[in-house]
Amino acid sequence: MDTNTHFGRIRQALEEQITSGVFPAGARLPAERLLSERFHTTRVTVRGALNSLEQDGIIYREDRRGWFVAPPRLVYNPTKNANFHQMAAEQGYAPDTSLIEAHRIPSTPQIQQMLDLPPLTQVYRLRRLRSIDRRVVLFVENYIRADYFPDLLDHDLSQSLSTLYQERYQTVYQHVAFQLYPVALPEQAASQLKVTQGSAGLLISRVNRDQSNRIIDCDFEYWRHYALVVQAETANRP
Amino acid sequence: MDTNTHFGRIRQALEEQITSGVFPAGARLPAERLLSERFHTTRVTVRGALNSLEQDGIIYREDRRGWFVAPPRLVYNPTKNANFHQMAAEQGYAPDTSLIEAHRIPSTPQIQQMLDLPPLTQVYRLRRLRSIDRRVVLFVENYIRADYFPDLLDHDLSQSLSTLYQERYQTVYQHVAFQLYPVALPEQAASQLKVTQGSAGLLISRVNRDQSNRIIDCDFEYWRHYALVVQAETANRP
DNA sequence: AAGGCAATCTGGTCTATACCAGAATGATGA
DNA sequence: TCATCATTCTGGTATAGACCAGATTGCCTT
Repeated sequence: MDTNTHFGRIRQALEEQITSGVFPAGARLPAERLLSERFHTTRVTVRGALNSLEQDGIIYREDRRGWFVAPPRLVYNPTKNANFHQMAAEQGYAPDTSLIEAHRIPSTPQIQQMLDLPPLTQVYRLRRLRSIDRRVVLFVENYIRADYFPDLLDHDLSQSLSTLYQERYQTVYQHVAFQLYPVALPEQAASQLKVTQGSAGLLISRVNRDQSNRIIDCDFEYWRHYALVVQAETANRP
Repeated sequence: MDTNTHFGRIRQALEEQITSGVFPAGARLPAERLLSERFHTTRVTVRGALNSLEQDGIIYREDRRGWFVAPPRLVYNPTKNANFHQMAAEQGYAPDTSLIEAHRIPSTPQIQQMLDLPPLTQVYRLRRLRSIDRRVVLFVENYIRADYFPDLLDHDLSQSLSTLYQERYQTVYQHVAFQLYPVALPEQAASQLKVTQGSAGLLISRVNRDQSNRIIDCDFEYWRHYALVVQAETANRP
């Protein structure tokens, strides 16, 4: 790290205090105003250093609440169809899902295309917020073919969908097509994740098929960018 | 987008001009000082809006050269072992690789672990810079088992490694384990990619095996975060 | 004990300005 | 013709304030 600039020195000092355990994972950093006094500089410069640490996934912010030390990243393996709860639990985290809304709505052109549906078809839309160790890390929208899952909305939707599919509908995820790309979080995702609109995130969209190779649902997962590392192991097909 | 703030209005105005084609892909935006005059604000605020657009992959910067409109993202599919040149060419880009350095060096503990090598083993280290349409998008370090590829350094290393392996050593990539995570670009990658140290990037590290399931090399790919979308389609294994 | 409200804390946005350092350019001299 | 160097352009870093708005807290009332 470049320690010739004020910026770099602040960054390094904070980084050392974090890795050395002065500020453990989850801890809150001193307020920006306090840091700027300590380092004999201004808030603008301190914020520059904090932003840089945030990009690196070392710290994260909660809108108007403060800066916190980021926990280790969750390992996300899209080739194992692990559900969120199972995945988090296996890695020693305490996962939680809260349902924001669940409706049966007319499908939009975008969703029709992704699910390969004709117009005027109904789908369920779920919006859910997921956390590990009480830290919100993921806002996810699911769009589900209504005709395949009658009365879906009557069940407990804060559990994993794959579990629900399996236990109530004899349906399992068998095949998934996914896309992943870095984005600035859009308004709704940002406010749900309690971060500033426009801050960095990872968008993972998936289209899921069942054991009969029917497309059953798709989702848009907005992750806090520091929250995960994507890992996969694949045999190549010649 | 929130248009109640100066920040938001500038962002939106620029975004419209870009999507409407006033500034086509690859074009350079007006200088920050000029923009701040046009929008009757200060450079600080303009930079806020530019940073936000950058996070979204809509524009990118080159250190002390200016801001440019980002081209469409390259689609990267890790499950098809496409090499960089083939992948870019298939999508209509003009790819290029320049070799920065190539040495035979003693392996480090980290590399020994990744390649499953005993200590005191030699590896080749390649550092290469890759561009599409003359825009630098990827800095990559390869670590290659020296014992499997005698005289590797005598060949043309600005081509794709997989082509070289296949034509000269009767070796093909058969299996790959990869990890992908958002990072702030470290010093060397940032300077090679001509971006500011600490700006957002994507690190993809891979461990590759050949047709006999031997680990043959690993690499660390530092991508400009706006440059790609990762896409894969996988059948799940129950 | 519970609810509501006001003070205070936090980061978010913004103005106005200054100087630094690398990149690009064009004139100049060998 | 070609290398060199000063000028000018660019973004990068920094100072020193200011006000806004959501989150938190604790007191005060009922």
